[in-house]
Amino acid sequence: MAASKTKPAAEEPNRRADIVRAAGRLFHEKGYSATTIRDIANAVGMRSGSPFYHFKTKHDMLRAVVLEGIGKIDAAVAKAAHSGKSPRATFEAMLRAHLQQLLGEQGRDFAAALLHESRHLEPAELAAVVALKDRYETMWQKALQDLKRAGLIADDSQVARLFLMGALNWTVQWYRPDGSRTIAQIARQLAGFLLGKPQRP
Amino acid sequence: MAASKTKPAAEEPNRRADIVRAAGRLFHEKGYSATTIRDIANAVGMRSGSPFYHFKTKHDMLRAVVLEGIGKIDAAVAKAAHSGKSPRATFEAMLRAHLQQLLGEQGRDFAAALLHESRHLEPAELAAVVALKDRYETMWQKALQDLKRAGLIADDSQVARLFLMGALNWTVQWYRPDGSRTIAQIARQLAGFLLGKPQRP
DNA sequence: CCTACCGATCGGTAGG
DNA sequence: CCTACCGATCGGTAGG
Repeated sequence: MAASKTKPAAEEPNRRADIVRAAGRLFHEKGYSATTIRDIANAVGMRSGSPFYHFKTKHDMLRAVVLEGIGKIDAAVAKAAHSGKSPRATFEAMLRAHLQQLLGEQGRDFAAALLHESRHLEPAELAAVVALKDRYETMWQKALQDLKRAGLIADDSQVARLFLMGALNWTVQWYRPDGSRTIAQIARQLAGFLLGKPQRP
Repeated sequence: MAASKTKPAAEEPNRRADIVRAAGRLFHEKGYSATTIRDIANAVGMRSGSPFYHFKTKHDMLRAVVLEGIGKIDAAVAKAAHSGKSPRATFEAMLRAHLQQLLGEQGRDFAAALLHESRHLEPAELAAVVALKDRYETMWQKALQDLKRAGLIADDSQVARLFLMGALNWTVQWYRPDGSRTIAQIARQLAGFLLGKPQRP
């Protein structure tokens, strides 16, 4: 990961990470194809040729952004999945974790790029991302199984999981940070929408 | 294909419509920014400058594609909404109509471009599209109201509608025409997922 | 990480 | 709708 040559004391600005962050934001806002190297360089205060000191190609930047996106989501949801709560509480915690990455300031650009720009990766890169995505979605499939076993849901099929992923990922299209609903509220409402109101709060 | 100049009797090929169709397919496959005028010209058997005889700019092509997309979906779902069946049957017919436009050969490119490329429109064009989209989604809000009145669903809020739109529109990401599920089956399964199994088939 | 640059390609146009 | 073309911009590189 780190490409430092001389190891500076403590406050070394990590320029590579800066580029990934700026690229993520721009890929999210304008799309991969409409974002230029000059846009990215500009955003981090470099000249147009300099990002290539950190990345060989524009595609490599996209790959870094997308991998960062799926890594963050996977870690956050995996943690929620193993919190040892009831099936319903675990599920709601997973919803919250996913939405937090998708909509929160920390991860939204990476997540949005993952969802909408992955297709611009080259086939081999895309295959690697798809493999990670499949592993991620397996976590959700298991969560649905647990809910069904607990009698909280009737359908735990793969298509049901895809409906769920749709409801979740579509929030990117309409959520506004300054809107009237918090991320936690949205997670709770989705849980209620899918499972009905909890019997005992 | 045919490049006739003189006006043929009845079978005049509508070149403008050809361009819109080709543009829709390419915008869907590669995205707006990654699609070139030369791609589009090529797809309809023209030279690179000729599409500009039919459209002033590339943006105008995108606008035509997106308007075609929302026009088709709106018409199809409006027809299903007024079929005079029971709330549940009407709702399922609306799901089917929406998915048919989204996933079927006739409309998928237009619909996908509408969902994913609209943001490349200029502000004024985008505002017009958003207005049409709002009108469209109002139909769904009413459908949810009817379902709630009929006791088939607990939550008919705006967020519930957005969850529904997410589940629907996300199908674009995973549906395969040669897969094991038909469009009608997906519509039925989504109805069951949201409303539970019907009491009397 | 900058300067200076290159070949390729892009959206669009003039004139027929 | 084609031919011929243009200015702008793009991803990327050489050499420091």
